[in-house]
Amino acid sequence: MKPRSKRTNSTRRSRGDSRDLLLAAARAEFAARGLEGARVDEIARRAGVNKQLVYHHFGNKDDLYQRVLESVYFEIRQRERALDISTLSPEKAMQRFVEFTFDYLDENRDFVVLLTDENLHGGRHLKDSQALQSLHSPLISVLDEVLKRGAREGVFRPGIDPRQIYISIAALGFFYFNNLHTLSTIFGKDFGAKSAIAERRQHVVDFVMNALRC
Amino acid sequence: MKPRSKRTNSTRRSRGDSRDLLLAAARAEFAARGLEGARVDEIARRAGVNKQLVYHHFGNKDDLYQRVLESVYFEIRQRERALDISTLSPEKAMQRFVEFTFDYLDENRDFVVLLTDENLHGGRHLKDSQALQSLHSPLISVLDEVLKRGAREGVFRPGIDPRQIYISIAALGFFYFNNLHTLSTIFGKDFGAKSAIAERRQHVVDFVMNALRC
Amino acid sequence: MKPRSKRTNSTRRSRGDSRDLLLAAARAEFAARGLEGARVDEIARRAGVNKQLVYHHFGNKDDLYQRVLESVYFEIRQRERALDISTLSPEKAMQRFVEFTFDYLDENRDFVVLLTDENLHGGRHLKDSQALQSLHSPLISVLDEVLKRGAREGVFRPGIDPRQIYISIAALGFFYFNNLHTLSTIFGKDFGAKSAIAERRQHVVDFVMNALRC
Amino acid sequence: MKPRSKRTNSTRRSRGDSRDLLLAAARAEFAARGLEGARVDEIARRAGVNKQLVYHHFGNKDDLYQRVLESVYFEIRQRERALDISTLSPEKAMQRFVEFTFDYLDENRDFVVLLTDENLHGGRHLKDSQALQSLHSPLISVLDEVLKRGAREGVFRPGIDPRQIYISIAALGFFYFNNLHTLSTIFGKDFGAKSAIAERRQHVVDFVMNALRC
DNA sequence: AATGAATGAGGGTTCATTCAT
DNA sequence: CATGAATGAACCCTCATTCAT
Repeated sequence: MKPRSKRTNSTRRSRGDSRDLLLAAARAEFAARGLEGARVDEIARRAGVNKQLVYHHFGNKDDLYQRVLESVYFEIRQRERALDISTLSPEKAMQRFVEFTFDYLDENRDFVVLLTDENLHGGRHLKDSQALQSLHSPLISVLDEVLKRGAREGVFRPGIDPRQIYISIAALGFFYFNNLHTLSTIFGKDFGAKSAIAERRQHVVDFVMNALRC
Repeated sequence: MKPRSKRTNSTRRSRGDSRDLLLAAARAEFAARGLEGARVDEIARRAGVNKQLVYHHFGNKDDLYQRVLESVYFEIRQRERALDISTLSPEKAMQRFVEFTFDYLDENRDFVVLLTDENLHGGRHLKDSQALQSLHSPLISVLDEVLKRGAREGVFRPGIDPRQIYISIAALGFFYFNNLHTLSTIFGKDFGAKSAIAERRQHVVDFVMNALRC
Repeated sequence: MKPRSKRTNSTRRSRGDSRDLLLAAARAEFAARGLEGARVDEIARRAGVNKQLVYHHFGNKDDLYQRVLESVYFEIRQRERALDISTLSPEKAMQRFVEFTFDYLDENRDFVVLLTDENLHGGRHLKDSQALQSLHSPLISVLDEVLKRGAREGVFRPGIDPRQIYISIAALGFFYFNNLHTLSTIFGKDFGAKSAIAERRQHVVDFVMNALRC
Repeated sequence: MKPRSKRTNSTRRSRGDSRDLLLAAARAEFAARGLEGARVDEIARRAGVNKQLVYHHFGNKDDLYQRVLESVYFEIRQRERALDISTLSPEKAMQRFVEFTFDYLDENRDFVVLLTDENLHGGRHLKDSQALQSLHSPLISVLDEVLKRGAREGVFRPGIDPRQIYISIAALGFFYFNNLHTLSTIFGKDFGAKSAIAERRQHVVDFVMNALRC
């Protein structure tokens, strides 16, 4: 009857496509409005598919949220794996890592928001995800090695816990991007501006490197 | 106990009481569930008053949220004002400030959550609050003075921006408490434990002091 | 304590004043929003008095509505009584009456709205008002006399029911003012404009006079 | 009876049914209680469907109201179109039109109430309805033609504005039915009775015809 | 007479989810 | 795989009215 509904082979969506569309749409929507604020209708609309497909593919909103979380984590781990700093000098290696972390957060604000939102909800989706349970950062051991090498070479202080450093380096960028709005309001300065971000980046690099050096 | 609560024969609450009860209840509820997740019913229940009083006293949920935000900000600014570090040596002063910040965040997880949630909403309540617009931290100028004194005395690096330092010091604690759940899950360690917090505190103090020293 | 609350004799409101203020405010509010749409808070605000006074003076919203209705009816009856047409020739008398009715409705849109609203509610306030039950229009008998005189003099058709005429004359203006919005929209012309009202007035006068004449 | 209502094995209503049920129920409820007084719950109950379907099909209460208004207007326009008076003599034609208008209002009190209520709200739904903006009455031009023909034939006065006549004819019935309650109370007579309506009908026909004739 | 606090009873609306096809 | 209809459970908010002073 409706001629439009008779799809040709070319226009027919290949299997699995709608799932990916939904995942991307959900990521955007959850990042924009949080778990509670996000609307299933809106996710479907963004993906350009029927709402029921959300339930078909993901069961429910919560599980979809978990899948989104997994995908952003996978992504950063992949990027971390691609970061090869073990061949650099300890100082160059650390500087590279600090810059990488800062830039990644800058370019992936979605990740920042989603992670924050997940913590607001007690981190239960992460805890429930078997896929993520074992997805350790490959960089902890690399960091450990670099820090030890730096200590041996006398450029870094000895006895630094790589996990604490990892957390601190993340913190210096994460907090900044996460609290951009309130910081800008309180200090009366647009911290979201390109130049302000560059300034912050330089500060973070200096701050960390100074803290590490003997 | 509270002299104000001395009730007359009637069961009537003295004026203003219910407003304060609601504000405290709202703070707890918003911290526990965020702006969207919080339930006006639940806030009234926690305060032990009729739900409609929320609207009588605060107009609506959003305005109540703003009032809560204002109250937590007032509180930290008051605490900051009470912190007298200008008489200490630069090193002692900075260490005291780092410890104060970390401990304050530890003891006031509500503040951490509320601030994060506010940023998730674009910081609009803060922006709309005239009361908060002008509530600058009194510590920026104190920090500036301490850093300059330290530089003059040759113990601190010169040219450090007090705002960047302020943000970094806050970040090192804030991020930790804010992401307690996911960090614990990812690293397979309970970062919420007393001992873990103490460890983190020591790390932060060392980290900052090392970064500042020449 | 509050010096402002100590009123001097001159600023103290004389007794009964607030009642009249409320009545006038209620009339305006009911005319603007109807019985359901009107807000007790708003009525008090318009009158510049405390809301509780509404209940003090009038018992409840419905009774206040009834008082308003009574007052507008009293007013029109008083105006009708002041209209002296019995000394005029039949034709002049009728023309004068038609003009009076049209102009009164034009100048008292409140009356039009309130009467319409009351009918939407089944006219129960009117029915319940003992004050209004016996407030017949003084003009019916005058009209009757004029029509009979006109018939005797051979200028008006005989046997016209004065009540039907009364209703028809009211209808020709009432409907116009009452349906001003929809008529203007449907006909694409602003029937609320001064000139349009003048046109209508002329039409109504001609229409009625032609209908009455032999 | 209704072929469309032929149900399949399931208890499911065929598509579009519930929408029509809601529209009919809404018309009745709005006519009975006005826009503000009408209850969405009650509309759903009358239609025998879930309340949320109102929002599914119509968006909100206001839009539903607009749809109802459109449907009653469509209906009367359809009836007007079906009224063929252009073949009759001018006098017969006008009498037929007056009777038609009076009878239509008598039989469709809903229409009277809804139109009145809409005007109480400033006619905004009508103004906002694109569907109604262009739904002119087909009778204005017919009336114009009949009046001119009558004038040419010497039976009607010349120069009568068809729109004013249209309004007047509507007014004579509309006001009567709209103010049935207060008129009955004031005059102490049941104007809603069959016989009273018949009397009024006769009066209106005579009144209009006399006004038109030379 | 006058006031601010307090309350009960809804009212419109939203939204995740399921149904039936 | 895809769709529109349908629903239950809340949720925020309003408002007439009463209380206590």
